[in-house]
Amino acid sequence: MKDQSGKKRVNLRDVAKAAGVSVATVSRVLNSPEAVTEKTRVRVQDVIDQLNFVPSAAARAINSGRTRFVGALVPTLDNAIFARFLASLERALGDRQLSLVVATTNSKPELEAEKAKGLLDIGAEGLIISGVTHSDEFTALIERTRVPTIATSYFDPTYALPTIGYDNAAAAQTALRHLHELGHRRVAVVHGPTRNNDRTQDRITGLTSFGQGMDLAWFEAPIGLHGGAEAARAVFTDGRATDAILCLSDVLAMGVQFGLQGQGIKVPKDVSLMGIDDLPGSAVSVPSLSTVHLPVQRMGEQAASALADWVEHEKRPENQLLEAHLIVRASTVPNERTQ
Amino acid sequence: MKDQSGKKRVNLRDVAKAAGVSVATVSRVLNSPEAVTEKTRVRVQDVIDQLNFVPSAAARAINSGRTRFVGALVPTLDNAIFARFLASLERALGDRQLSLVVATTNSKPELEAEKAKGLLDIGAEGLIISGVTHSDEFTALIERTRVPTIATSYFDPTYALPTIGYDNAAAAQTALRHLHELGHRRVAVVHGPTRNNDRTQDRITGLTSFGQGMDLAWFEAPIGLHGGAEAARAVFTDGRATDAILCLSDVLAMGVQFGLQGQGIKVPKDVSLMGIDDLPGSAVSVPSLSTVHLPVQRMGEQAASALADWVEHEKRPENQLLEAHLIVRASTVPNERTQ
DNA sequence: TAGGTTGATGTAACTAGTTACATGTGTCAA
DNA sequence: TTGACACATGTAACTAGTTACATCAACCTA
Repeated sequence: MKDQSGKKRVNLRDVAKAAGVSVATVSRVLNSPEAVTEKTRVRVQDVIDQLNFVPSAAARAINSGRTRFVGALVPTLDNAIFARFLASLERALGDRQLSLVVATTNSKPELEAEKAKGLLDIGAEGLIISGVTHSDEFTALIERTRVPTIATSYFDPTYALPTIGYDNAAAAQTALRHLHELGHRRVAVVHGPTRNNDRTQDRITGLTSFGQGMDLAWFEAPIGLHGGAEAARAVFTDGRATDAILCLSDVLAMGVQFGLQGQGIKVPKDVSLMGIDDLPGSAVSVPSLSTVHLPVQRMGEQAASALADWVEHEKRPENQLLEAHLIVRASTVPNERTQ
Repeated sequence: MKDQSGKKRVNLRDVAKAAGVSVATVSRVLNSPEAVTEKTRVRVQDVIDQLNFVPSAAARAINSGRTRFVGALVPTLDNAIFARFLASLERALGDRQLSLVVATTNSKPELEAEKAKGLLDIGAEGLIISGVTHSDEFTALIERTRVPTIATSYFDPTYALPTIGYDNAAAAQTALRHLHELGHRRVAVVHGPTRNNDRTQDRITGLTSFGQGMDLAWFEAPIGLHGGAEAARAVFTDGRATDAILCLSDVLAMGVQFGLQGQGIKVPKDVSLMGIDDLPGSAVSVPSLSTVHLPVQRMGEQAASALADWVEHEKRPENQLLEAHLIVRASTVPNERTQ
């Protein structure tokens, strides 16, 4: 009781029969046409066109052992930083004839394990994941299946899987150092959810250790312009004096900027503002946003070529540390008070 | 000369042999464990775990005829509107046990055809595309393979494929009508590239026909904050008086806002500003942005369920018109001059 | 105790391709 | 004319699963 609908799709045997040749010849017409006489090739091709024959990807895959696609698990698509990363990843994978299956995890470890299972079930040859904190179930799955998997947005050579990314603690410190050098001591830090997010956790840890002797106040907000705007209100409603606001992502910083604008607080006159990410829009906002550039495009390219090599030549990639660097724009100025 | 590496992956026959059962029993343990005795199930499962057996997705697919994934072709991931659409699409497909392969076309028809071919080659069961303007090569491919394909972000019941989307001309007119009702007559229209983009073309056509008697000036800019900011400069450098700026996407509008801010031009006091899209951030910007809400989330859900039905039950979906509606916020005010 | 029913398991034929090897044909040189 | 060789094509065995059908044992009933 296979296909109720009667007319099953035409296969290579149907074509062979209709063209009066063997299955091997049809296969050759498809894969090495130069090995077939002009005459038969044309005849077979005609039949293929007539019958609308489309070779089955699955049957091909079963022979080659290749499905030619990999999966990427990202927390969300709603943050431009991931969208940019995926865009770059997709392009670079495409150059290597690999397609990209996207799955979002909403930063939920159980969802991640489930989606990863789904990706492997449909035949993903490799995985790209974010960070190094994952559920036991997920870790066990990767170990058991031994599927090539690269952790990104994070650098940690001691991790069980290869990591390709930046040092989040250092990136955050770079930002805070900049503020410190400008004379800012009382800094409000606006960050996204820390739960299940080791990138954010690392940035916070980095700030905590660098910020000894500084006056850091912490504000958690959902990532997005809205979260940033809310946080801007929170920063100034508790009455505490603030020299600068450091946002652990550019989207939050832009949201904060809007929030401040709504309160009539001027950047950078009244308060300096920094982000981390360096989204393309950050150079355009008014005032333009000082930030720390995270090389997500290069990360996408590196991850793509590393994963492709691993998948195709069983070459486990090296860990790669990508440099994040400071970008000084108009949103940060020296602290007048301490001049 | 198949697998040079020697140790080929373990398959179901290996497991059967090691467990001392038949292949059918192993298959049953995997797919209908209730049909197998507790004792043999445990034994087989043990062997599976021991040997790290992972069933081949391709072999499964060859039998079921299902690969359980579909492809989406979008112009870019760098515009939040597509990222949001894909996020919603991915979630809704996931509910139906389908995965999503993402391919970006950069609005290049040749790339679209090539990527579509790639998606079908790896076994995509269906496709989601943007708009109704496509290369002949692409159209021929869809026709030949008869792969379920839905065109989105566009509504046109006369199109060869089912369309699920909004009326782009009407959406643009909704925006312009709002400006007109506020007394604005001299309107600068900032739009993205029209080449190979029927959504933008339709919006422009809609504006042209509605805007008879109004004074419309056209500015093309690459989509993004940067493009918007540049356009804002262009609008006011040619010396022409302008009551309002209508941007055919919210990202452009936000960019325009930054551009105006840089020139010291105030929204909405000096000029009214509108977008189209209704991105989540548009409500947060200062001033908050009047716009036309495009229901991309619902579009994702509808497209997902329609495509799933088509793929699974060969039920070709109906065309669906999704309503776009006006959102009035702070960036548009009545024209003082005409009061 | 024979016959029927149920439930678990095995055998082998499927799915749709690729490909090693066998075969056949034609050309050319000896 | 015959053998050598190249080249095109065919046969059948692979790839790794699923599943219809056959088999067999255990249990229950008559």
